[in-house]
Amino acid sequence: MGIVERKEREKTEMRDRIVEAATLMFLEDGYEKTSIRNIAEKIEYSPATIYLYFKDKDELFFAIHNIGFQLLLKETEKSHKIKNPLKRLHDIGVTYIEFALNNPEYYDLMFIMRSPMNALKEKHGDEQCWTYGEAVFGTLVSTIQECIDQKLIKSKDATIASMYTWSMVHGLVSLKIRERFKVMDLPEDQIRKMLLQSLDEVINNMKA
Amino acid sequence: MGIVERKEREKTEMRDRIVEAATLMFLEDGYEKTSIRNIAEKIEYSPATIYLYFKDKDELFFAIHNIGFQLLLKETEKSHKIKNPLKRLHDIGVTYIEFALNNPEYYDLMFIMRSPMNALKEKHGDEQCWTYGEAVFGTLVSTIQECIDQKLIKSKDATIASMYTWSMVHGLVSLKIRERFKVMDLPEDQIRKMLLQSLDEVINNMKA
DNA sequence: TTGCTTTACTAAACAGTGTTTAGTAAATTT
DNA sequence: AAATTTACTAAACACTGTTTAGTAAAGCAA
Repeated sequence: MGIVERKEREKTEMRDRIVEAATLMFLEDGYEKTSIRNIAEKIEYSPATIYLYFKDKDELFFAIHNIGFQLLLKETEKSHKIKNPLKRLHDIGVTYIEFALNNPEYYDLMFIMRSPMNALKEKHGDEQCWTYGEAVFGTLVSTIQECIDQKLIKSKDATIASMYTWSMVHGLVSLKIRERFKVMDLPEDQIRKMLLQSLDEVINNMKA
Repeated sequence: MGIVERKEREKTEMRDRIVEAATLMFLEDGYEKTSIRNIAEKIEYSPATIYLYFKDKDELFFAIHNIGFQLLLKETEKSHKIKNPLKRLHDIGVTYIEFALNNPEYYDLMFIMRSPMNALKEKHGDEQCWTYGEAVFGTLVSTIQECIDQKLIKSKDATIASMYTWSMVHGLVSLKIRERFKVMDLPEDQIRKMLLQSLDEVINNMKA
């Protein structure tokens, strides 16, 4: 019986249509304006229908959050070809900063907003939910481990070093995205330069 | 005529009562649950009254945000007595991290949430609005400048170095507050230790 | 003291939000 | 053909920030 398979296909198709519409609205108008009602109107269904495919708004935004991680993972994978782990580390950093600056809405959802993390709370144990995030972080840890093995950096603990390199780039872009660099009273384009300059200097400081 | 003075006093008293009630609710129940209606009920006035003292919710939360900065400034001022600028830098970092971990709601409002920044947009030019933030950041910049002058760190640019040290500690605590360190799958108390350990290592890396 | 004006406040409405419930019409199975 | 399951929705619930129009009291001038 192909009916049950068609139904399944239709179910995922509908889910995807919702996520697609929500993503478009989110990227264009931001989180606040992307309401369940607006999404429903866009796909020409009633708001209640969305709740047949997603538990709540957080779960829907977790789906978008996940697509963001796929995009970031694809970007960081380009660094794989770089043999020198220190140069690769730098390249991952640049990729991360540029991803954040070019996709501020995605970045916000992935690393700043509370919404997708609320969804993650209930369904821990579910495979293929946090995997993309772990993959990106794993790339960072293994690259730093290579640096340690080759005695290229001072640090001895890859976890600690990963923690603060990630924190540093996240701090840079999140302060930018949430407009906290305004205290520094600098022009937009100079901030952008200084973010990359900061990355240079920190990695340089790490060198053995 | 003392009437106009009494009226002025009553006006600021009322404003303070609103901020006080809002702060208490915010710290206990979080931003989302601190609604204009709930605050109004707590102080036994109608919701519309709050709009006679604050332009909107953002402006009210900017007032709370400002109190947070006063608290942080008071904490960081304790580091002033430390003569060695590098040790002082480290102490400021520890203070910053501990402030964030002990007052996550305040920290969130001060450095992560959009709300207070929206309020800041309209009224630029207003004195005594962003001053506390500038004071805290100024302390960091001048401490780092001292480190450069005394050739204690490799960096030559105090602005850049301030940018990435701030970003690093902000990154650490904001990833913690917004629950992104869950990818690392580590127990709560160990995360806390690693935040301070990260600070140690980064400052060590900065040494000339 | 009376009359006018300003001040301080509020009830009610406006326009939205996420979410749930009860009910319907069509598709599918028996 | 009847029974059941599926997919969907109208309407309601309980909220949210904010505005408008109106009221009662306080302050001031004649």
